[in-house]
Amino acid sequence: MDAFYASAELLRYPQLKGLPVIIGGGRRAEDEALKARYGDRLHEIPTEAFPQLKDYVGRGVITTATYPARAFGVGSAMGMMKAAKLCPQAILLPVDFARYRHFSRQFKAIVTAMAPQMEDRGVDEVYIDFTHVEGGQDDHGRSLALQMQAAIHAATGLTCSVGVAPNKQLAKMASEFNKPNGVSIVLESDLQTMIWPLACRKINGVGPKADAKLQALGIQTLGDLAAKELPWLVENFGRSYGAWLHASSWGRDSRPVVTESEPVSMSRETTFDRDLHAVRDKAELGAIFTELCQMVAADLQRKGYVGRTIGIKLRYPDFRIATRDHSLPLYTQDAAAIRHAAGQCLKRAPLDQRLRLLGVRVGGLLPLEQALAQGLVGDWQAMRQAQSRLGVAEPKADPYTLPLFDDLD
DNA sequence: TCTGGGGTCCTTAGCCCC
DNA sequence: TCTGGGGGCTAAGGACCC
Repeated sequence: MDAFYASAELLRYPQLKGLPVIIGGGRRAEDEALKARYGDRLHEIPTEAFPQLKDYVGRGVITTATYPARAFGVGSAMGMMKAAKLCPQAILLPVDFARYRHFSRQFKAIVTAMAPQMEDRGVDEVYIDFTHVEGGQDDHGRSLALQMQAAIHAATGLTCSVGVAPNKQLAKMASEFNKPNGVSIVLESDLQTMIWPLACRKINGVGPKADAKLQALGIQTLGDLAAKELPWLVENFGRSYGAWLHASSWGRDSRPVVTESEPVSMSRETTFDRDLHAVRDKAELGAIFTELCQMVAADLQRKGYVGRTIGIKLRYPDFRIATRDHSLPLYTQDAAAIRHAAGQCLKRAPLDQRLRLLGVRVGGLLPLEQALAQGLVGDWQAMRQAQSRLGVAEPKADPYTLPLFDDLD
């Protein structure tokens, strides 16, 4: 469901249909003010009352854009400031994840009602196994795909594009053929005519790095890739990735549709309005750090998970990233325990430069009940009380890794 | 005034242990 | 005793995706 967010916003503000609209940024205030002023008559808000991209100040990127906006050359992941130059008159709407999650749930409920074998790939994307669905093979799946589109549109007002193919890799490529509201069928026999002319970048799993390397080796299309021998690809891309590239170019993908999965990690991160210095902005950083830990802890508690690998992520002004992590002997979802372990990680990270972003992650997740049943959850509060009672001091940080945000410990 | 946030998976390297 | 695999685990980085 490409441009899912944009479609959802156009349902709320139909007067913006046909106009360039950008979803992104973080400024909710203007949006809330408009909603407060017009109440439930949002469709009556005059277009000139909406904030415009040229008035945006900040460091955000575009989440999505309507097709009229894309005509100006703006699109997902582009910096807002750059987009403002290309299309200053574009109307700017804030991201409203709660609204998109609502539509996402509706969309997935309709899909699973019609075809229970569904793999969740994010808010606006799923893989569906048509194999055992009644009528799923009629007209190579087109009939069922059209029924699903109609049902989704009737319930949500949203459009979506569908690709039907023998496997997930081909289906993903097929879904791109007919946006935003089409159905495309790709059969095994269509490989040479429909898949091989495509750029390698169209494979789900070939990003900018792999694409640049492929191009440097003279490989532009999937046909070029398919023409290469497997040993040559393995030599140039490694055993795993080389073999995967070869299989993908030949339309081979044996991954099943996975209907259930457990999360592996949860994280919270934030890019600062301005780059912060570990010494000069220590108080501010410390407060943000603690808040990130509290947010991750709240996420874990709300979703019923504990984790034992606590990590931090730093991004410097030059966009280099440093991560540090530490595995605890027992699992936790306690904000103070996370804050403490993350603080220890921070002491091992280079803090001689300003920071652009700070993040906190908890990995090695286990469902809380499972960890409790196995006696793997640490009583962090009791441990802290014991430590303070016994007067156990934290080890002093060495002066070369200072400064730290430890004022809040 | 470039470049978000929340994820997954893979690779490499060091270490321990068998 | 020495050497040579491994497998498992942790840590760090990186590519990629929505």
